[in-house]
Amino acid sequence: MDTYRADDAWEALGDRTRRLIVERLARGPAAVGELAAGLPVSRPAVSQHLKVLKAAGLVTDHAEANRRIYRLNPAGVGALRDQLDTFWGRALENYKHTVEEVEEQENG
Amino acid sequence: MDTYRADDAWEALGDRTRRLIVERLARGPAAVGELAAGLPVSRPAVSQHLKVLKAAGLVTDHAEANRRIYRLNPAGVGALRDQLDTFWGRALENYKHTVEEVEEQENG
DNA sequence: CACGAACGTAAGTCTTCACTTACCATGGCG
DNA sequence: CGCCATGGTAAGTGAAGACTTACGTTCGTG
Repeated sequence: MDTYRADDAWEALGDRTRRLIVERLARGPAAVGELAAGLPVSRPAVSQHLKVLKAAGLVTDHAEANRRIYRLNPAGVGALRDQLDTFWGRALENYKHTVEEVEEQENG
Repeated sequence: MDTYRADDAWEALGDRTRRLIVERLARGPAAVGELAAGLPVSRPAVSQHLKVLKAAGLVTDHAEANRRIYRLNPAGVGALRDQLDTFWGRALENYKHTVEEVEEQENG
């Protein structure tokens, strides 16, 4: 499943409409029409967004009779979370170092 | 610090160059010229990107003589992480429910 | 089999935005 | 005080992409 670039996921979530779709899918699976009904854009637009989200590994889909059900992909979201955690950790670390340096200067 | 919209942060990280800047700053503070030196774009472009990242609450800056030092803002990254965690949690929850439903169907 | 519902895709438009060059302001140094 | 380094901003350009309408396809139903 590592064929998905993390870059793709970031770019996918860079669009506001796609973030709305993801937020909706976080509350449970949904069909394309259902998603479009809650959004200010047309159904084909939602289809195109879902294509991007799927390519980024953020959602999965499966056919169900006439309809196509989309759901959030925990793996994709998790990968994003992991990458963000490294930023977070290193940022905190650097922040701590900086504070210590400042304190040393102030006390010295 | 809640004046920063989480939306801004997602949109800011939607750009590849800005992600490279963030990754660089995660390894420690840097001046504009230093950042530009490690990137395939001009220095003014980096300045504009930093402006966006700053507006999104992802970085902070302070003057140091002639130079202007930018560093990652733990608060901004943390806010993003929190939001992603809710997606993550709900996605896992839904995934678990789905698995249980499928198992019930298979066993029933 | 004909019809309607649900969906993906093609083609085209229009806005957004990332990038460039040129210019201006500020701070250290001879 | 001239000179260089550093960096923010203005203006213009080109490409990416988000959206629309139109169309083709598949599936269940009368």
